[in-house]
Amino acid sequence: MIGTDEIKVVIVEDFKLTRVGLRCALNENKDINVVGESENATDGLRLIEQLKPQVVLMDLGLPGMNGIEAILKLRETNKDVKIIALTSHDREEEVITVLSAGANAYCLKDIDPIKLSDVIRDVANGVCWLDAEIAGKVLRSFPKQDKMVLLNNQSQNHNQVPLTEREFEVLKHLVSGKSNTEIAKELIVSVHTAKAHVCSILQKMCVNDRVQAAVKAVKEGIV
Amino acid sequence: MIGTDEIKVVIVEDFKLTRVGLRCALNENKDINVVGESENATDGLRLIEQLKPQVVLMDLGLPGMNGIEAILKLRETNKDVKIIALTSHDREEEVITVLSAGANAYCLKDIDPIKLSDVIRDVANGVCWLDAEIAGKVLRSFPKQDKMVLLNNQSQNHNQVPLTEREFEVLKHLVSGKSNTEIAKELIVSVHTAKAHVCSILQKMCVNDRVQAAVKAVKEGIV
DNA sequence: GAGTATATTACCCAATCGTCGCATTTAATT
DNA sequence: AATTAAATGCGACGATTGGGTAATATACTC
Repeated sequence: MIGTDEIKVVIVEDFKLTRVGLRCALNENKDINVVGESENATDGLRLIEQLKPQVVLMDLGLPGMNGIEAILKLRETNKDVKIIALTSHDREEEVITVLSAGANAYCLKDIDPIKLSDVIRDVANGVCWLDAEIAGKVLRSFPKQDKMVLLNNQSQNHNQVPLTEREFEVLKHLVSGKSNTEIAKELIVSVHTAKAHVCSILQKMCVNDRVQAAVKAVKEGIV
Repeated sequence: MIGTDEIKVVIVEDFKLTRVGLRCALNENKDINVVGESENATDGLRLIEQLKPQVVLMDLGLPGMNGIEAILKLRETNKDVKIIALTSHDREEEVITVLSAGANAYCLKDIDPIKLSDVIRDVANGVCWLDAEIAGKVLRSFPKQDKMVLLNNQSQNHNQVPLTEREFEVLKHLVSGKSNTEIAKELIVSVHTAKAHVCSILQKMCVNDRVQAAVKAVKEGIV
């Protein structure tokens, strides 16, 4: 389950003491390798581009460009690297913003180093991990719908969006703004085929045109 | 950091084989004690009330009352117990609904039992843990408007979109899937005007067509 | 082997879309 | 007073879209 390869980590953290502490603690693990460190976001971004780590430990309270800006900037060019936001107790309100910006996990700085190593392994594999102190806040942020709506959503999601794999591919291209011609080119089929798929997508999603389909797909996270 | 007390767990899962497998795997751990099992939600809820476990493993694909209903019902009376939603690959779309209902973690059934033990310990301490397969979906579901707010409040405005109020109105209708004709009717102007607005919206947003405009607007929370 | 589902291709047609140029009115700014 | 930006309107153009119907091929199920 857990990859056997070594996990490359870059640390972006302004306090030298914390930085050294993190590096020492993490390098105790054979499978975790701290390949780079930076005390500010600008250098950090450059380091990440050069070293291509699997995981970034990003302090949120950086001088100059702060952690959130750094995450946004990083995500503009790199969708794959996993970002663990590291912060102290006094910035817990930012959690939703940080996750929106593109972080994969959120830890408080007083986390047990051993636990942090586990989190790094999890996050490297794609897991989302949220510290206990703020997990409740995030979970409560999900729109509270009443029972009926929740149950309806569930049954609808199951029976009324049975897109085939091919249609799903087409939908993704559609959402990215491609025309039928472009979709056809992308999937190496004729325009007629692309149109046929779009047509059946519209019917299955119960919408009238591709704009509605795209919006619905984005809002419901189907893509 | 991690509590030294034994963690009491109740399993609610209809497949006997899976249930037994879970119990055996978890009871390998000295600190985890499977105190109860149930093959359906009704009995499961009763068990949880009696045994007061710290953690519940809740299968979502139960016969009769399903897992989501069970979670909702459980949360009516018990805010403290931690709920780990357990499911197979074919129900990944439910994840947001499940978290809204009150689950603390979301695992796929093919999780490594050792990993599951770790997750149980984490969740018992309040952590939110989401399987890699669905973490992306959840993280993407966070409203992107925070990004705009952030950029407005904090740093330089990147390529801000200076839409006029009228164009903004048109954009909202556009996102809701209306045609130019419908937009015109809605705003009580001619189709030509509506088209003119759409045209300038596309140019200002640097996109090629209304689908891209709609998707961009939704993703960035402009609407 | 028959039947069903999916993917693929094709054609026609009405409607819509995106762009361009041009024109008028109003409001705000200089 | 002159300029600018915004909102409104018109006509025309080619491109695109969505609907309908239908045929063929493949794959999977019963």
